Amino acid sequence: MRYSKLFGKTVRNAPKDAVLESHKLLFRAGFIRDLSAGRYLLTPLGFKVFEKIIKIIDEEMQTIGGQRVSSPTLHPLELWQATHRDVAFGEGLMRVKDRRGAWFAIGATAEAVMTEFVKKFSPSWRDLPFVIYQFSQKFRDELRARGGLVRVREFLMKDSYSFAADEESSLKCYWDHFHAYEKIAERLGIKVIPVEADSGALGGDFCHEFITPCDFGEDTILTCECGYRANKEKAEFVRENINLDEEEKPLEIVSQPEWVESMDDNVKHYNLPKSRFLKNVVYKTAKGKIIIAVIRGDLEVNEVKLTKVVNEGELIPATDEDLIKMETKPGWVHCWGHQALYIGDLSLQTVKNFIGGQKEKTTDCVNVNYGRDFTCEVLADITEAHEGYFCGKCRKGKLKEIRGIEFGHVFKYDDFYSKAMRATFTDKNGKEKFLQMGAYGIGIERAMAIIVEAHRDEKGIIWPKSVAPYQVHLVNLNPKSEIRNPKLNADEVYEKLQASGIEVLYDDREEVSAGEKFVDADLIGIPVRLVVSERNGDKIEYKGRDKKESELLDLEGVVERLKA
RNA sequence: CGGAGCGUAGUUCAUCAGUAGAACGCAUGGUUCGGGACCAUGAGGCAGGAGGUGCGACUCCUCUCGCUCCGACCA
Repeated sequence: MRYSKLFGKTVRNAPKDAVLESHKLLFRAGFIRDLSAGRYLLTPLGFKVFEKIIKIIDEEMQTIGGQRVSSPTLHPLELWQATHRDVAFGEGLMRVKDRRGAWFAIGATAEAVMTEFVKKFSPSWRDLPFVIYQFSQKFRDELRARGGLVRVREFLMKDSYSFAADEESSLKCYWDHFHAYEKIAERLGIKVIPVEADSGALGGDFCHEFITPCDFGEDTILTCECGYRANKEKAEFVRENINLDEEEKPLEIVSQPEWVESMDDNVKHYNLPKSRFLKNVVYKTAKGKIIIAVIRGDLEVNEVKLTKVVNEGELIPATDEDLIKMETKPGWVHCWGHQALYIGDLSLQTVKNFIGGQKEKTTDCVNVNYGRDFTCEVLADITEAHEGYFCGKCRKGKLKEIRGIEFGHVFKYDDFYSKAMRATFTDKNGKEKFLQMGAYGIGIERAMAIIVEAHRDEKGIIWPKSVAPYQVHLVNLNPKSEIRNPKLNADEVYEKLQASGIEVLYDDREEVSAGEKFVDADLIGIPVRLVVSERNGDKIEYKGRDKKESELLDLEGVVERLKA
């Protein structure tokens, strides 16, 4: 490709709002432009990288026996409703209506569609297991797009789905994907840490995220020396006993000044640590049902964990108006007695003689004991894990926090979808059984951002060979006349390299200074730069983008080096 | 959804009540010619949109749309 004809060009300034380096560099180097929040245009350069990423993923999917298919973007909404995924996704799932008034979900993921797909062939045990996958545009109305290509509202996703007869072969599909994802990350030149995670709105019971460490990442994972690695939304930890050796004292209502409302007020008033107090956090479901999470005062409720326990779709923090409707107000919520679903955290069992739980104008309770004085409908792990807590697995090591970006996600569903959608196969004995499923996804745009985050310097991008838009960036410093460099014609070098099967970006621009060409080459980040100039005579200057030194080679030497 | 902020030339930003300016980019001519070079000339803007207050609005006010950041917070 001649640079002079390439659509898109480099610019000096990145958008003022860009925060992530990947965003700035991809913009400045002319790979992407934004169309609206979270929706990006890809230039020919950007699309080249895109295609290479797709090809690598495609190859690895083929290696584990995946079969590529295609499916529509608009899904009949009933397919989503069958598993209540429409509720779980909430506003994140976009919808449209056709002229007949039929509602469609705009594909945010495709489990239901693929399950429906498989049903149409009445599978037998002989057909199982199998993996089908696709690359398709996904639409998610994220609360907030961010970080350039890191979180977008519309993106290309490789999503695959496995269908198996039993747990064992379903697990094999799962681990096949697990290892394929590690291989893909390696080929893309990025480091990933597989962590246990929550399956969120997608449902299912078991999953791993592949996280790339990055200070600006939006995911937080917790790791332990024992090897335990989990997303913050999943991480299990040990709740230390606070005072279980203390004797249970009789429940007492004591006077308390009106100003004592927040946890900090309590600490100030009683001069006791936060862990001795009861804390209530109020949420509501989309339908308006009030959920009260009761937790030890020093801990924080994790909304994802809570959402999963409640299992009634998205939870919204209650507003002051909601509290007024409950005839209470901030700081005055009771641990019992409200018209609400009470969910307690396991930490309620680590303290004797809690303080709080029934704040009134000038009184509150002390010596409140879980089980004796109140109980919640459900007692579960709804606490957010933090650095420094003891690991839930080995119970010895302390958890450490790392920030990162989610590169891919693998889910095992068992019969979550197949049961709800009555997707069955016939076993050896002619009996109908539910298909065991798994689903696996990688976002292509995000992968591109992660690669750039990992491969760059102050001058620009340094593409790994495997995904570089071109293999070499040929710079002609004397384009105007062959007279200036009679010994070597850059146009001919360009032709010959291409004839050798090498992908070349050829900077043939006239009227552009050498400096500008070098700056552009560094910014664009093609792994090898070749310079043809008068100074180099009949030799070609060969320089790796990540190297400081260059060397002079003849054309054969260059081709040999590139083919190696 | 809440909070903060921003919408002026293709881009980054000035102007902050008196009829719009720079840099980069773009076009043309010339000089340069191995690390975003220089000179000259030129094209390009109903100041996001609607309404209001002023003799007068990019500037102040209201609404609206769009964009960015923070929070999603413990009651």
